[in-house]
Parts: sequence; C-alpha cells; structure tokens
Amino acid sequence: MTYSIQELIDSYIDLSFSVHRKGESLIREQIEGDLLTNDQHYTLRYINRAGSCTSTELAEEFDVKKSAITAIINRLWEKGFIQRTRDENDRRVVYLTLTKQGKELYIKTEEKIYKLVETFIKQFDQEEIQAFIKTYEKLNKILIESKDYKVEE
Amino acid sequence: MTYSIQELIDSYIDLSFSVHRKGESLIREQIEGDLLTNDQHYTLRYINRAGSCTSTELAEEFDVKKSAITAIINRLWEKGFIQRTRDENDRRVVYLTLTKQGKELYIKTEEKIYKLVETFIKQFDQEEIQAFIKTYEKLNKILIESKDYKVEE
DNA sequence: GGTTAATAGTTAAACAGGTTAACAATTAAA
DNA sequence: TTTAATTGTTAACCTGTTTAACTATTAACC
Repeated sequence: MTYSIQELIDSYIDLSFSVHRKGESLIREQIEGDLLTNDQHYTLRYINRAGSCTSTELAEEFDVKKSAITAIINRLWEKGFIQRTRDENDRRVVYLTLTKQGKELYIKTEEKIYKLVETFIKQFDQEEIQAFIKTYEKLNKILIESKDYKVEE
Repeated sequence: MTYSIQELIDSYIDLSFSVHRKGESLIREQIEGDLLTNDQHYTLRYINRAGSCTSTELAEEFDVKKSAITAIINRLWEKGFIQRTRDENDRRVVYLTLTKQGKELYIKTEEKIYKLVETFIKQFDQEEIQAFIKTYEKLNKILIESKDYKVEE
C-alpha cells in the first residue's frame, strides 16, 4: 500500500468523481418518486437542520448565486413543501421553513438514504472506520480552508 | 475518535456533500476560462485516458442516458475539441477522440487541477495518507458493488 | 435469404439548475 | 437626507438531464 504522489492525486480525483457520480446516482434512487430532485432534497435537509434559514444562507452553503436558490425554492414552494415568512423587523429578509408536508417527505426520504449509507458503513471493519473518520475530518478541514484557493500561473 | 453508527452515517453524507459541492466548485475555478464546464472536462479526461471511446461507453461511465452524452459531445465538437470517426467495420459505431486543440486544452486544465489536488495531498501526514488510501480503496469498492442497491420497503 | 431483434447514435420537447444583469424594497452609513 | 449596501426576485440564456421517437446498421432465427 504505497502510492506515489502522482497516484495519490489520481486517487483523489477518482474518488471525487466516484462520490459525485456513482454516489449521487445511488442517492437519487432513494429519493421519493419524482417528487424531489437531489438538490431539492439537500435544500430540505439544510432548512430542516437549521429550523429556518434565508436564501442568502443557502446560496453560501451551496456555493451558488442567490437567483439559483430562488429558482429551487420556487419549485419547492409550488409543491407546498416550503413556507416563506417575511421578517417584520427587517422586511428585506424572508425566512424559509418546511411545511408539515415538506417535513414528512424530507424525513421519509432521509430514512431511505440513511439505510443506504448504513449498508456502506456496515461493510467497514474497525480499522476501516478509523481510517474513514481520519479522512473525513482531514478532507472537510482542507475543503473549508481551500475555499479561496487560486493556482499561481 | 469514537463515532456512533449514526454519526458515521452523518459524516458520510456530509463528506459526500462537501466533495460534491465545495470540491467541484474548487475544480471549476481551475478550468480554463469559460471554455469548458466541469462535465466537459471530465469528458475530455475520459476520452484522453481511453485514447478513443464511444458514446455508449461514456453514458455507462457517467451513469446517464446516451442522449445526454450526445449533447455534451456536440458542444465539445462545435468548439473543435473532439473528433468523430465512423467505424468502417460496424457503421453504427462512432469513435470519439481528442483533436490537437482538445488535447492541449485538456492537459493545460488537468495540470491546474493536479496542482490544486497536490496542495491537498501535501497537507496529509504519513498516517493520514495511509488512512486516505484505505478509505479510497474501500469506498470505490463499495460504490461499484452497490451499483444496483435497492432499499427494501 | 428474408424477416425480426437488438444495438449505436441522434433528435426534439420538456424540465432542473446554473450565471449574469437589472430591478424593487428596504435598511445602514455618510 | 442623500447615498451605500443588502435581500430577494425576475428575465434571458446556457448546460445537462430524461423520455420517446427515429435512422441506420448489424445480429439472430427460421
């Protein structure tokens, strides 16, 4: 188990591709019928965890422009999964919360995804779990710190 | 460093989200101006590594329908980065290869991505490298094997 | 050999998600 | 009180995706 730096870089790229493509497509299959897309589920997840949040917050979390969030929220709002409430103190702000329907669908979908991921985790032995945790903590740290990375020309 | 199964599942989901969102957006910034999208670069990468390939192959690799590949290939073809060559033995088949221009752009872009990933890898100490390799190998194995996973209702 | 399958790729319509640029409404700062 | 900055939306446009129908070609079968 010795990799050159080149091989490590390749591994990272391959893993990133696999998680993105294969992982996302596995998760897509757990999502309720045609009711939600992947991104819509992530949006419900974020709002559920936050309890209530704003478009600006979602735009930062997802690293997209606010207009992209407006579009996603509109679709969820039209389907009755999200509520918009104007802040009476600062009337520019709109708080997003899940409706009862939205919360129910979110929980149901999330349970399926948990079952999927659980089958992954259960295939790890003790050593692999430790390796996973170490990698998870390191990668999260690096990805956050590299937010504004720029290659020198 | 002890995580419950619940926390492990959450970690997996968080990591998957981070790699997808933050990782992809970091890579996007390394890609040449507005010449290529992320998916277009992945397409050039696959063709370059294969030397030559077909739409069907790309559709399987990316886990999308062939018509989605046609759309991507069309855009790359219009910009002169990809060549289409009909197989004379089986005239249904079209081989995709990079043009000189396409190869040059691909290599230039890939170098930037390598530099980015290199800065990640260089932040790993020896133990973290071993943990990463173990996790990489395990996750790749699991993602491939779970290709047709279905949650029981 | 001639009909029927299957395969490779394309096209068209429709949708989701993304960007940019302009805007309205509101609040903060000068 | 005029000028900035912030929050969110809208409109135009692009990319990537699916479904369904289609063409062209090859393979399979009787």
